[in-house]
Formats: sequence, C-alpha cells, structure tokens
Amino acid sequence: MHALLRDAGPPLTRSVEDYLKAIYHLSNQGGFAATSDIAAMLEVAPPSVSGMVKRLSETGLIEHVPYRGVQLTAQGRRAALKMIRRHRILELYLMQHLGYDWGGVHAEAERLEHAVSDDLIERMASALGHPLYDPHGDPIPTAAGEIEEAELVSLAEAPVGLKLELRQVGTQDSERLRYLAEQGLTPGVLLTVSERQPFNGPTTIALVPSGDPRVVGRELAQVLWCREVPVDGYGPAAG
Amino acid sequence: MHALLRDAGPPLTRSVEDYLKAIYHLSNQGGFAATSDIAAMLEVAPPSVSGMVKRLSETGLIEHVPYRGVQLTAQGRRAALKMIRRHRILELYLMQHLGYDWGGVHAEAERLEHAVSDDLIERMASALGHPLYDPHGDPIPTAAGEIEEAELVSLAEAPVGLKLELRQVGTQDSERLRYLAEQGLTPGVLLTVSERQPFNGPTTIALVPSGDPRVVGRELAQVLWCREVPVDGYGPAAG
DNA sequence: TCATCAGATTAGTATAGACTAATGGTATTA
DNA sequence: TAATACCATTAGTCTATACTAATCTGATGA
Repeated sequence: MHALLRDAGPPLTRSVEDYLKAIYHLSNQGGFAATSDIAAMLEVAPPSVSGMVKRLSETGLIEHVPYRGVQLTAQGRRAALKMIRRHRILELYLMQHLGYDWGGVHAEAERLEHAVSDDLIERMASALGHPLYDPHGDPIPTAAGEIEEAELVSLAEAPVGLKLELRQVGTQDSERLRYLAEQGLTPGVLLTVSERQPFNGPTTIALVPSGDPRVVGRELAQVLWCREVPVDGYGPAAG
Repeated sequence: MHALLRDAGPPLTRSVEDYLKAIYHLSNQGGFAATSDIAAMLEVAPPSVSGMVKRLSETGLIEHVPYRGVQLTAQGRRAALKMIRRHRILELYLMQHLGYDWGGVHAEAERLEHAVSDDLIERMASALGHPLYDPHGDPIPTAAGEIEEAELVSLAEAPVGLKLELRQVGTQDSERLRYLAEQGLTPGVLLTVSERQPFNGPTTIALVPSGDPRVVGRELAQVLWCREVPVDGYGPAAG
C-alpha cells in the first residue's frame, strides 16, 4: 500500500510534466537549472518560469534558491524519470512498430508522453522486449524510476579513439561558454578524440559526423563532460 | 492547396474536441443537442456548456438556437468525425496490437485521441489494413471525413429474428422517455425481435445479453430507431 | 568600492475553462 | 389562461498558465 500511495495527489498537468523534464535535463550533473535555461528549453518567457517555479516548490517537486536556480526533489525526480521513460519507450515503439524515422519521432513522442497510461507504456515495453536503451542510445529508466547513470568522462581524460557525446559543460563562465558555443561544443554533439599532446597538452578532437577538427586546451577539456556512445551510427541525443 | 487550407486556424483544444464529439453523438439524427445532455455526457455543469457553446458558435463550429440546442456546422462536423476516426482506429489498434480488452480500451483511446497526429493515425490504419469498422461494429470515418450512415430501422418494421442496437429514440415526450428508460430501452442497448402480433399489434423483443423480454406497443415501437448489428458477440456501442 | 548589466523576480493582465448562485424562458398542466 | 417546473442562460468567481513592463539582485569590471 505504501509504495502505491507514495506519489499520490492530483495528477500533474502537461505543463508541470514538461517543466520537470526540462529541469531534469538541465540539472543533470547535480547542479542547479537556471530560470533562463528552462525558459529557453520550453520556449516560454522567463517570468512564466518564475511563476511555475513558485508553484512547483510549494508542492514539493523542486527546490528553489532565488537567483541561483532550481533542483528536483526526490519526488520531482521520480516524476521526471517517469516522463523520460515514457518518452523513450514511445520513440522506440514508434520507430520499431510503426515505421517512424528520426525526423518525426521526437515530436510525436513529446505529445503522446502526456496522454499515455502507465499500462500502455508497459505493454509497449513488453512488445519491445523490455529494452534498456532508446534510439539515441540513452538509457531508459525502469518502471520503478531507476536510471543507469551515464558515466561521464572529462574530455581531458578520455582515451584517444573513443566516440563520445558531450553531455555537460562544467563551467558558468560566460566567456568560456560563448567560446565553446562558437566552436560548436554544446551538449549533445558527438565527437571522437583524435590525439592528445603530452605534459597536460591540448586534446584534438573531430566532430561527428562532419569530421571538423577542434583543438581544446587542458583547462577547457577538464570541464567538458562526455559519455561514451555505446553503438556506432547514432545521431545526437534528443530524448 | 485549397483542400489543405480549408480548416486552417488555431488547432482545437482538448475541451473543444470533446464538445464537438459529444454534440455529434447527441445530434446524430439531424436534430439538436441539448445543453443539459452535453453537460451530462461530458460531466460538466450546464453553465460550462453555455459558455463553451458561445465560443464555439462564434468560431463557426456549431450553430446555436437559444433554449433549443446546438447543431454542428459542416466545419464542426468534419472536426468531430476526425476525432471519431481517431478514437475508433485507436481502439482497434490497442486491441489488436497491444492486447487491450474491452474494459480498458475506451478510456485509453479517449485520452490518446487528443494527442496523436494524423500521421500516426494513418500509420495505425495501415497496420490494421484500413479497417472499416471498430471493435463495436461502428463504422470508421474515412480520412476524408466520410462516414457510412447506419441505416436505421424502426422497431415496428424490423424483421423478426434480427439482432439490433437501439440508436435513437424519436420522441421528446418526457412520459414516454421515462417509461422507456424504466424498461431499459435507451440508446446503445442490444436486442433481438422475438415476435410481432399482426394488425399493428405489439412487438416482443428480448434484451441482449440478459434475454429479458419486453413487449412494446406499436406507437412506441415506431419511434425506436435501431440499426442492424453486423456480427454476433459485440457489446453495446461506446465508440 | 562602486557602477553596470544580465538575468531573476514581481506586478499586473489575458485567456481557456471550470464552478456556484441567481435569473430568465418554455412548455406542461391544471 | 395561469401557474409551475424544468431547463438554459447570465453574472461573478477561481485556477492554471501564459504574457509584457517594471523592478530588483548579484556578479563583473573599472
């Protein structure tokens, strides 16, 4: 009984589900999600985020440190992971059983994830053989709300030859962030490590799939957190 | 180009879609749908219906005759039939491809019908072999918005032995309606014609599946419009 | 240390959609 | 025809969610 009642209460609205998911993605590495980043991800104005943040922290789904950002509580995290499970199962099902391709599947899953029941998701998961990864290679949270935490490696430590996805940029410095964006080094891009100079020298990488080379100094490389991409041929994570 | 632009404009909200569908079902036989019936079907208070009716008639989806009821315009009818197509395809898909049974399928389809894209529905229709009838035996509107109008037969004319579904009660008289409801003769019930007395005598029917007999006089039988149920073993229409 | 500026928040407003309470219209019945 | 009862509508309110404009905070740089 206890387990079933844990997250009782009024069901979450579509908007709330979207906010929680966005906050999950933005605060992945244990940090805070900034108001403006949430606003950009959801394509709403920053004051709308402030308003929602107030409500969500009153209902205990997030914690808010004014002028710093927000973090999910355990309850908010469970809700976010549930949405992510739905999204990733849906994407996989649509591609494998209904012939969707990369282009259309994300938008369709984005709408359906708010409408499907838990029952339907578990039926789809069964039909798919209880998969562990979605079409992007991202891990699918279990129905119990556990997710395989991708082990992140800093670009400064990653072995040469590995194919990586950039997942987290561990700096708040605007100059550095601007520079990285100019270089095309934003979360989600794929790359391979081509070469590393000795004695704390720079790391040379090639962007995937363009092959464009970039040379990244040690200081920056240390804040670029990547995860190994399990299989060849996947596009950037969108799930 | 014209065909594509016909119904342009802001997409309909979930609520609007539900209202249109309800009005379609309630005004099927060309009549008016009453405010209170819409309210009952959607489980909202009558003033909520009045408010929505005002908005819907301003946007040209329905026509409203105050104190009489509402009817769909051609545009509203197209939108309603689109939702009905979605609902019926979804029910069929969920039952045939995901193992749903009678119990759960309606509620699931009810939520999904607002979230799926046209593309997804057509993919499901393909996977199902472009079916013409849903699990209840109800016809599925085409993507172009055409629906097979069930030919209705009055109970006074129906041949003995036929299995019928009561679809429309053609009287507004409250005494008669009250009596029919007491007898369990409301739209949706299944029955078979057991016997008919000659010289405009009464019709004897058996309710399905209970087998309870009812004797219906000619005057009432003439206003009970039924359609033939195509195949044995189906439950009452809920689609 | 202080000015500046970007980003966050507050203030005030709009819209969709629901509600209850009060009022108005129509049709049945005496 | 008049009274009544039922149903529909209007009036006024509430919540969720968005917006713009105005204000505040905290970090950066002179």
